Amino acid sequence: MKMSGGVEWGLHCCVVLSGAGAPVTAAKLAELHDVSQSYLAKQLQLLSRAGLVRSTLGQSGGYVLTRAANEITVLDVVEAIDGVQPAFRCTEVRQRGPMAVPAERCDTPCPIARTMDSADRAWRESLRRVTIADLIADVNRTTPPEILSGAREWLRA
Amino acid sequence: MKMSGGVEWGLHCCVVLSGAGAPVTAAKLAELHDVSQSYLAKQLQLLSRAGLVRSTLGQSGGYVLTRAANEITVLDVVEAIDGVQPAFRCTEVRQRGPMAVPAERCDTPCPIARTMDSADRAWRESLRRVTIADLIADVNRTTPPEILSGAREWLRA
DNA sequence: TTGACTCGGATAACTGTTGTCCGAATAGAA
DNA sequence: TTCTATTCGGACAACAGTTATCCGAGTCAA
Repeated sequence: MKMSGGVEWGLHCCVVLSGAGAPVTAAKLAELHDVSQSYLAKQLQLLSRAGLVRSTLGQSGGYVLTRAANEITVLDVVEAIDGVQPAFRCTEVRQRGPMAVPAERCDTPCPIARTMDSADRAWRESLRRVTIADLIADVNRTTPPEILSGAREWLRA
Repeated sequence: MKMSGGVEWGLHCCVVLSGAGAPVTAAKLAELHDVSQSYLAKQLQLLSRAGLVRSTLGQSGGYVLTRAANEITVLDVVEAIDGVQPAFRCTEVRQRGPMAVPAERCDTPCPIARTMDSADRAWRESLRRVTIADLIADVNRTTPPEILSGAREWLRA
């Protein structure tokens, strides 16, 4: 089981976008993080479709967050990029084979599916509790100040 | 993000194995669940490597659980088949690009990684709380009795 | 001793993710 | 108003991991 690597990039981008007042292009975000520009563009597209960022075209265009950082949860970003489908999907094996349970007797979901659903909800709930603002606060606390100001300056240029 | 489909099969097999007193072959388990025999064998191999089941060779051989059903958690099966690696893997993007943070200043994990780790722990904890015995109890409660006894009989034959 | 049956690891097909490219649309400058 | 440089957006390949399969080594029962 592996989550899309784009989630990490998307979160980093949200953190950066929140700090920059002006639109930031995909090219700049890619260079700052030293990742493939073309592929990062794809992730930004997904964020855009999900309504987390808004893109402005033309010169001096780029991406901007649509909401305040404390209004965007980590789960929002994860679901935008990695999708909302749970990792486990019940294939109803109990309805197959020589000892199949007839469909009309399967009104309640299989206990295995229930267990997985419950764990999935716990996971999402945990991600929902953390916002981009929380990440920023942590970054500001643990990153050397000269790098923070340097990055701000680098974005402006 | 998608978990291996073999997890579902593995859990069903554990439930069945717990009910059968004698070893059950991979072929019978595959037929009962109407899934590919060759591929199910692979999942059973993984369970065997993890020490959850023991295989006996030769005639009247097959698979048996090594522990009582209430001593095997759903997490045990998930980790045996799907692996123990967390879904998110931090690639340390903060150490890359023109504004890279030097490695010696990165003693604490990145806040994004911490958030993901926390969610992953919540997920695993949720799966750890449910045992095969719990699944069996639920199956016994929700499955028509004639099918339960029928399956037991079918396994014996 | 025989023999048939079992699991185990090595080997292909396939789906989904990763990565790349070029065209459509736009905002600003002339 | 026209033009141009620059932007994002969706369509197009390469790769990896999962899914599926086979045959050989080992083992127990007869």
